[in-house]
Amino acid sequence: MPPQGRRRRPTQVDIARAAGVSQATVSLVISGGAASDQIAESTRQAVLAAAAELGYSANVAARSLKGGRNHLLGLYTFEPVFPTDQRDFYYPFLLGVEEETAAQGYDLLLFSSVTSAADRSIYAGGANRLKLADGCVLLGRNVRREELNALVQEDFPFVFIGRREVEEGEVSYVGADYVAATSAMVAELHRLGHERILYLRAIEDTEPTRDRERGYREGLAAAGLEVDERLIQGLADPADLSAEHVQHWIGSYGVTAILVEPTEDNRLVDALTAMTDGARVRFPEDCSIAVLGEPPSWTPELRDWTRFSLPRAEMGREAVRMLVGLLGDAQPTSRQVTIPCAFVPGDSIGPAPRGDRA
Amino acid sequence: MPPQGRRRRPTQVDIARAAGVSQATVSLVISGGAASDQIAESTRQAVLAAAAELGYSANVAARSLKGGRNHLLGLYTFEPVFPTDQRDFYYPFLLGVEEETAAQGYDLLLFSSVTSAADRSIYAGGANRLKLADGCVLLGRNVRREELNALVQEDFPFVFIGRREVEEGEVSYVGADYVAATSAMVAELHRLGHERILYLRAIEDTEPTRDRERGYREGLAAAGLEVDERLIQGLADPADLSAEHVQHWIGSYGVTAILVEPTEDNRLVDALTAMTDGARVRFPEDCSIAVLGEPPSWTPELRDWTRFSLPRAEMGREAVRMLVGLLGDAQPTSRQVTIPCAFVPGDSIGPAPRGDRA
DNA sequence: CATCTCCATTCATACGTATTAAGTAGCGTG
DNA sequence: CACGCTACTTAATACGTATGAATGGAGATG
Repeated sequence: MPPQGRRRRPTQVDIARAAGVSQATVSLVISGGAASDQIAESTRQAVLAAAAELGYSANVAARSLKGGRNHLLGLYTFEPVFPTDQRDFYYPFLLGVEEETAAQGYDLLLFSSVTSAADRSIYAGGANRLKLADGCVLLGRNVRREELNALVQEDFPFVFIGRREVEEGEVSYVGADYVAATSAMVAELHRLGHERILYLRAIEDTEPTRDRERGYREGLAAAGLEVDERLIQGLADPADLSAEHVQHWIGSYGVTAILVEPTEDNRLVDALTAMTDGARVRFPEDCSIAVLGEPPSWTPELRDWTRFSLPRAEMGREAVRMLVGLLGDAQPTSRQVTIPCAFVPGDSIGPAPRGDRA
Repeated sequence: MPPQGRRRRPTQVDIARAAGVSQATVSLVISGGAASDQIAESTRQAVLAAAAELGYSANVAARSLKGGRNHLLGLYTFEPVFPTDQRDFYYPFLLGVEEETAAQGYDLLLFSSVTSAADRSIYAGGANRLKLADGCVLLGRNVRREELNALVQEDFPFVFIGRREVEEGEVSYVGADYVAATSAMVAELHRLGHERILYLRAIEDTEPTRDRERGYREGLAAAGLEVDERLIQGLADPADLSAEHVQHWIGSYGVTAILVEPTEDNRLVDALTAMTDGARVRFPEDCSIAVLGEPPSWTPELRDWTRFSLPRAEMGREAVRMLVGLLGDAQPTSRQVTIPCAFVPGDSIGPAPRGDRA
């Protein structure tokens, strides 16, 4: 029973009836398929006229049901969305993804229901909702490994923004080149005379952190410096980056420069700002400091910390291009791309103090 | 012929086969329809297990073709997305929409393909893509009237953010109360002694502009002032709001205060900033000025112009709540809500200069 | 034991479109 | 006139799901 009040929209059958032809003919005229040029001009006109008359518009659902693809790309973020600063961090990725999705003629499906659900799982409800889309762009730091694994196994087409690894199989990703960027940062510090460089890393052992650590080690090696394992420290809470601790590191380890891995919220920036305001340690006079990445919203009134920045929008765009490529392939194979980061000189590093080894 | 390399997505038939039941049973278990509680627990478990095993997920197209719900809400913006400042204006709406969509357990479908297409039409390709979603939130200033009309006629469930009218039928919307806000602004100026208030309105005759004009007229009436039609002027280009023109208005019409309707890009802010920098006219000493709304990105370093601001995120959330409400109704009727704007005092209005009538 | 009720499941069908193979003219040719 | 050929058109089917009607079986009732 069709809903009473709600007028049914005209279908090809209606047009066919009005034009005195069959539904198949209507389909041929409207969608202009292969056999479309076989249609007599008079018939075509009649059909088009009837279509215009009745105000026909094709039913997408039926169309994509028939075709298998529905021209949807998904975007799923392994992160809670409500902290606004975190949102600000991911927003540029979203911009890039959306822009390129549009350019490719797809629509974008944001999996917010999953994101907000209590268990935050792709497989919530027994089904993999991601598959609503033809393919999917994934994002976020604290990935669920099992789910990622499962996705790879099912060979659902997806691209991760950020390098990700998985037990078996290969993940397609568009990653930032943290290794090179961190290594370059070490080189720059060494050029300024620093030899005791503290690296404050995240506690969790995720790919971005591993890449930075590798860059740190490679940078030291390239500079001909030994790695002092005591100078690699886990930073549980960004607030621990306090003037007291910095003074301690300088005093006890002879540290002259600090590399710190940023968080995706504003806590690191808050800690840095607090230190600057406190003025008990001066940067870069007492100690150089650089951020291994870029916090969410870098507004002009903040101090211009030395750092490197990710081309976040570009990564988003590239991820979509890659995904569309995967969808086009008959035999898709995983793809990996790393994009270089941009060094931002800033004003928080300077020459190493002389005689610090004394 | 199914694509060779790519494994075909499992359907309910596949699950049925695996679990040794019929497709209908699978449908009942998965989508939990009316007869869903009739299903034996053992069967349900078997089906769910098989679904998880095969990585099943429902086919959106098929589901919406059948008329079922697919728990998707759409968001369509009648605006080009690429100017970033314009994006910034619409972003808070998007935030609100997304947050509430998630809270309601829906996913959000961004119709970017349509937005970016050359002809920028909902009905591009002869199909109404919006119907992929259960319902849709619409947004944007330069609406295509015919399309809005068509949507209403087809009575597709949607909610507009911003008051919109249509020839026949009623549009559901969540609008800002421009009438009251503008009227209040006039009242405030009158309280400060202003009687010659220039209203610079947009050229196009859209609802937001009409509402502001109505607020302007009502505000004057409430203050016991006559409306001088010469004081209502169309502002074709925000750049026309220049020091020269302001001086002209002061000199020729005895204007002591200006109300200006903002654009959704940064052009008005640029014009205001240019005037401030030029310093040929001082605000509010020479002339009071207030903005009837709020430009996209209001960063702290900008001057604190007197204005009123829209609760954009809240409007987005309310639109989604309304839409979900519409979807729940058996016989949906249109709903309209207006949300008050917040007066931001700022520093660009002041007492009217004395003796200006002389 | 025949009949009835109730429950769990299945059958059959419809949704609107695209496509392929099959059909029907019309018409010239041998 | 039988034949094939071209030029159109249509019948039939599949896509994956939801759902009302139908089925079968178990148990209760008379």
